[in-house]
Amino acid sequence: MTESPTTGVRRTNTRQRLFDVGLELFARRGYDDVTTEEIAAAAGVSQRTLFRHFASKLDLLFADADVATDEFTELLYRQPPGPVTDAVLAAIAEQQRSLPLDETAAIVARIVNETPSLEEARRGYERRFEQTLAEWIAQRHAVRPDNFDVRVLAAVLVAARRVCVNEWQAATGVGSVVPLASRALSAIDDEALSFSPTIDRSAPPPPSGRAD
Amino acid sequence: MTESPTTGVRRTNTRQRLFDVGLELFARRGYDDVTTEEIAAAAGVSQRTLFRHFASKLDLLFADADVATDEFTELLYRQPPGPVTDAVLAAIAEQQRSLPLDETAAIVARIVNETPSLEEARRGYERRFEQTLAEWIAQRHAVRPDNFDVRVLAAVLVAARRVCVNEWQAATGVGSVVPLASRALSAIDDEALSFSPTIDRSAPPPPSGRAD
DNA sequence: CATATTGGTGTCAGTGACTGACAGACGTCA
DNA sequence: TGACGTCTGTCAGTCACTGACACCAATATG
Repeated sequence: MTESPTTGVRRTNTRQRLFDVGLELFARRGYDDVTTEEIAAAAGVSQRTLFRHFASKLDLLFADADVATDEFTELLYRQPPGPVTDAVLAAIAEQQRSLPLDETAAIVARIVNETPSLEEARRGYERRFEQTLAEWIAQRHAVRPDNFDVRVLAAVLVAARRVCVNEWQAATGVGSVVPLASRALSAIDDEALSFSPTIDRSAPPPPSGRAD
Repeated sequence: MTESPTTGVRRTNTRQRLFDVGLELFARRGYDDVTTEEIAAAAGVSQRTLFRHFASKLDLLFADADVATDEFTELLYRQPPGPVTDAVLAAIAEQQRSLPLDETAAIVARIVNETPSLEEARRGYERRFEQTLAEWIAQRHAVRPDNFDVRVLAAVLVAARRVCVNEWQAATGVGSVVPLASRALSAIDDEALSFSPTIDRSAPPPPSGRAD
């Protein structure tokens, strides 16, 4: 999931430096007004090297969010059995405890919120998270991840979480996300879903998972 | 919302021709393998003209979806009072009736589904729809569109709708979306939300709506 | 100790989306 | 006819991103 420090001390350093420098420039002058060449130069490397560490300019900005997502997923898998929404809420609460005030995340959030195109891009990045969540839900209910109900629930949970985090960060991160999340999740009734094989499909396609 | 045919016969023609040609090329060779210059040339105009009609290559692909979204919004506003989920389901059903088989939408769906980056981009495009939905919900409940509960509900509804449409289109558009939507919406309990002023905000900022 | 291998890097040339500026073509209307 | 607005082409430019090749340092191997 993350990087394996096989030999790479330099690698990690360069990557981290690029991230730090990039974030600072974005924060100061706005995402759109900073070129990848500038970031690379400020980090003392070539532009080509930047793109060896990050697949895109967006990837650089969201590198940290990706890590947080992985962490959140781990917390989910550690939750005891019970309703999905309860487990999600518990995981949110635990993550909040582990990083009560994440400077970096707050900066990224501010940058994203002041650039509409980034708000859109973030939604695109949610796709991976949604897939991960679907796998987790599917395991809990012992069904396949491409089950319709599973995908609905995953999509809906991710959307609700986004709004909560947004609201929380818009309030400059004061207080806790947990009350917000609790309120938002109350609108989601995962026990109303049956998680039985999708309707309109009398015969599920034998062992071939549809590509998503 | 849409375009006003002030003088534009040429304008509309060119735009439509660009869209048709573009879609055909995308369908045949894939979104990424078609350049905007090719589309323009195939439509008999310059690349610059293409970008005068469409803000981006993505905009060209999603031009039709945008229209469908506007139409859907209109249907929503015509629904009788009652739970939000009921109104959404009714609007989905009505739209399905009005365009039981939309060739163009099906082609776009196929193009999007075979290009992962487009699936992400589509989520970005949902932002506008979500905002529209939030305004509609806010009006129904006589609260402000930036109300937390409103935004949660809007986000969750848009997410659920996406999964339904995806599932429906993945089944090559057979049958109706309505059963899927009905099932998905059963997981959303909008009456669990109070729509009272957001918690953690004792004093709402007087008349200045926060930019979203 | 010499040599092969590997990983991080720089350089360079290129593609493709998108933009600003300017000018020409065309229709409309006074 | 002439002013005006709209649609358009051309051209030069920016910027994200990529492939190919070479370089250098550290490590492994003889």
